[in-house]
Amino acid sequence: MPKKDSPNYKDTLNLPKTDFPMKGRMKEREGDFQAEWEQMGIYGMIREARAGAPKFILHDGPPYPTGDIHIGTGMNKVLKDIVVKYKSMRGYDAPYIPGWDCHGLPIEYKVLSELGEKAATMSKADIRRRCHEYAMTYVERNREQFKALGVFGRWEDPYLTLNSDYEGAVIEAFADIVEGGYVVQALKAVHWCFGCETVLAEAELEYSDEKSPSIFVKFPVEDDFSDLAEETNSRPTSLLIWTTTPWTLPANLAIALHPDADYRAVLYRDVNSGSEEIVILAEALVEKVFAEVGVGEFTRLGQTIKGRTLENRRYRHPFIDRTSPVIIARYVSLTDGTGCVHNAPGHGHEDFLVCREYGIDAYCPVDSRGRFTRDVPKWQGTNIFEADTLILQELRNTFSLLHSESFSHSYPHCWRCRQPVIFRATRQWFIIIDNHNLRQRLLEEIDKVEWIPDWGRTRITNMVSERPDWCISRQKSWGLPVPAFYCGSCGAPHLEAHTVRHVARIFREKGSTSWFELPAADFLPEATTCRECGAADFQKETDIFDVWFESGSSQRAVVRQERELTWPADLYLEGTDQHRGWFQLSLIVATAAENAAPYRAVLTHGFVVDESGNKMSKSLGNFISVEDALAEFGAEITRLWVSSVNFRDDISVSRELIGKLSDAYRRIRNTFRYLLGNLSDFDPSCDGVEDDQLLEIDRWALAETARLVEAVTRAFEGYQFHRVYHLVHNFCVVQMSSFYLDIIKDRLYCDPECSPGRRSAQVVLYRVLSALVKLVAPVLVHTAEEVWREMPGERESRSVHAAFWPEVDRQHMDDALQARWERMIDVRSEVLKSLETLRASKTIGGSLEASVTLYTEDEGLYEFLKSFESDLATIFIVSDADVVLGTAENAVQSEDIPALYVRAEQSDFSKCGRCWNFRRSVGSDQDHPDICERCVKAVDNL
RNA sequence: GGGCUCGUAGCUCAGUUGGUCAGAGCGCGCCCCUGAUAAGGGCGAGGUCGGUAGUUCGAAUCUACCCGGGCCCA
Repeated sequence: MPKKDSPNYKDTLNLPKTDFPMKGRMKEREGDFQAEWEQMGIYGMIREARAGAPKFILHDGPPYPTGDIHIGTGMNKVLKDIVVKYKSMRGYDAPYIPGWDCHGLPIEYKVLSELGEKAATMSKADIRRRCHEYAMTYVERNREQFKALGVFGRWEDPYLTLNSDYEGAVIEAFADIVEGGYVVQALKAVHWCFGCETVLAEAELEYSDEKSPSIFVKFPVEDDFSDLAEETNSRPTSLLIWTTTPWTLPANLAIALHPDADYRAVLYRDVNSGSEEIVILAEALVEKVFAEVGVGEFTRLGQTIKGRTLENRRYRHPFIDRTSPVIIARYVSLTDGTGCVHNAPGHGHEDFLVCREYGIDAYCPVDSRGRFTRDVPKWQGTNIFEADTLILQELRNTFSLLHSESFSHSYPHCWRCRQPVIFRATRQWFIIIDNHNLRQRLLEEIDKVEWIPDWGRTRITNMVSERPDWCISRQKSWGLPVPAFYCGSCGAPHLEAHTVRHVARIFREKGSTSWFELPAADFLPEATTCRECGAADFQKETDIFDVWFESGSSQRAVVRQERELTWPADLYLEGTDQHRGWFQLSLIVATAAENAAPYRAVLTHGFVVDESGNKMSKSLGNFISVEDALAEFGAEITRLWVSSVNFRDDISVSRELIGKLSDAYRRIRNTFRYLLGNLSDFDPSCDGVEDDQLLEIDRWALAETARLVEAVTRAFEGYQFHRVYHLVHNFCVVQMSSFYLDIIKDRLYCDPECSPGRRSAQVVLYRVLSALVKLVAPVLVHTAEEVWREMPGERESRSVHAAFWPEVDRQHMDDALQARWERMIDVRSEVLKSLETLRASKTIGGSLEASVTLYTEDEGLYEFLKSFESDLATIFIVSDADVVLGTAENAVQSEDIPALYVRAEQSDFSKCGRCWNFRRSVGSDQDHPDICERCVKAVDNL
């Protein structure tokens, strides 16, 4: 505070001045920026600015249009946007066409639940129209939220898998695959949801714990087993099986044994029948099984015999009048159960495969709604899971049940209706992965792709190596019809590439709903006849495609079909679950149809989990939606959060964690504000200073900035955005705020406005600002734009997002200079410690009240310190700093630099009323008795 | 149960091929400034690098096993 009767010198200083508000209130103002962008057509403007430049194609994986967008989906979109904005600034023409996966069970399920009973009275076409409406409603909502995150793209014309041109392209891809000979219709045991009445793909299953009955059941032998033990001729003898699915027992058509395992007949007293009986099981499991079923006394009989010896001997079903064979299978486990495996080929994948080798049918007495058919008259119409108890009772009645208990295990459930799914043998369309060496070619393509992180390659390689054939058909309404036909007279399926292409043309014109409205003849080329019987009358297939086939065809329907894109895409960027999903299925479609992978590189991120690292779900109450994040934090903070985490691992999120980023945001924002404030009177076009006129510390700041640009660029190139965040934040805090900006205050504020020293600092500030605003632009999209508008001088483009990425300023990179200043900073840190001691003893408050003397007997150090000469006081922000070769008794030895002794004391001089330095010269000027010599000159020049 | 993967201070992250590697920023505590002021500056406390056992002269860094989390599958 100036003394009462002294002039107020504050007005003679060049203090920061700016309209750039300290508080961003970005949450409220983001909308305004976005509205302006919309008005100027920012996306088109950027594209225009890069017209003719090399392309960078990031192909968007289509999310489902549903209600609340998971914060993870938001994160994914922001990551893509950061990439696209960065690549655009780097000079690429980087189009971004967002898309939505509009068909599929999730939507149909919701629509059907909303319709309730009414659905049964509606036609497929009508249900599809409702689904279409539903999808579009959410596309609309999702679009607004993605845009609100500050994501640029072709939002007004996204790709939708329900568009007829998209549909046509999918069918054309399918035609190629049919032509390639990969598509086959086959009876197979598939995952079946009887709630949704459809087959489900692996990707549509969710595993969770389920309680099932665990039962040991006796199947009486029919043939002679006396080579095991003679007693089998005289006593009731059974094969003992273990199962957790009693409802599959009516479909039992075989019992599988391991060829090399030893089997044994064991005598025990059955508590139910009260008689002595014999069961046959694997020798290795005898003790374990009898312990489990609670029978303490038992006797091993006869001798053990290898499983393969028992092949084809017959046994009787315990409650159905039929006999079936013992078969041999390598998959039989000797860790669980009895070593005798109940086989229901219609209800198990492995069962199905092994039974097929024995010519045993995939018998499936369960209908699409999970009820027993007339083949099981006793329980016809009963739901299979409800029938479990009835079957158990039947087993007890026939004395066939040795033991039962409840058993908890992981079991697959439908991802939509959450009900447990079953295996059911049905006729389905498959893409056969091993036809024409497809699997091998997939693996070769995988090898050519860059996977980031690189373990993605291992992951998808393992998956593709072992994946089963792809079941592409579904028995639902909301999807793309499988364009196959059946002969009206002989029933033979008709699927040929040229008829498929014919259908594609019609879909492009009329959309796929036409399939459900028009007769088969309208979709077939003239004169099509059945290849089997020559008839010309056909029926349409009622199955639709697995939605994954549609999204897997996006590389054809979008990357190939959109004129502004080029095939293959440069980058796919999705969560790591897509190694099984979109990455893999796109690869299969593209490789089967076009013989190449659809992407050059695949970048994956982890999953968003809660603070304690646990899965995020609505039921756990730790769920955060994009809407939540936008409402609570706004896009800018949310984006900064996205950029701050290493997304290759799982990402913890909570409101608290996102909230913490607002501190960092404010820090970065204030750094910008300070830079702008000190450039209010600066015109870069005429206030420049020659490089060789710059002060040393200013050159140091430029060197640091050059290093920053280099490091940030490297981080962006490696998609390591969290490094960008840390680099920028650290730069603002460490290099700028606490060091450089603090030190140059005196020069900026107190030196005459146009003095070389002040301009030197401003040149640096301007260059720092120009670089920094671009470095943060891909992340802090709104703030960067706000800064851009406030910057002095001409701008290279109307929006920062259309500007070019800063070049690394090699000219100012100077390792020697940086090393020299790094050493100086260490010295400074020691000085600051000494000042802290003075402060603690109330000798000084502000550091300018102090005077510092550095002592050393180390000549090297002395020369080093001496080389900074008069700058030392400025660097330490004290009023006086001297260097002495020697020691002094009241100097304190530095801990970190033992050769250094520091003496800090209160200055002997008076405080200058203008620059606040303590100077001998204060009082020497008559006109300005309160200020120092330097300030007198400055004031007089005004 | 299998494949892939993660586990460094309260938080977010650095830690090249094993040898000043136990770091940074934030947050926190205390202090200063009041000419970046719902700002700015300084000092300080904080971790047996998930655990255990090995390899090694020496491991956060290599190996094995275990614990906990995630994705995908069975």
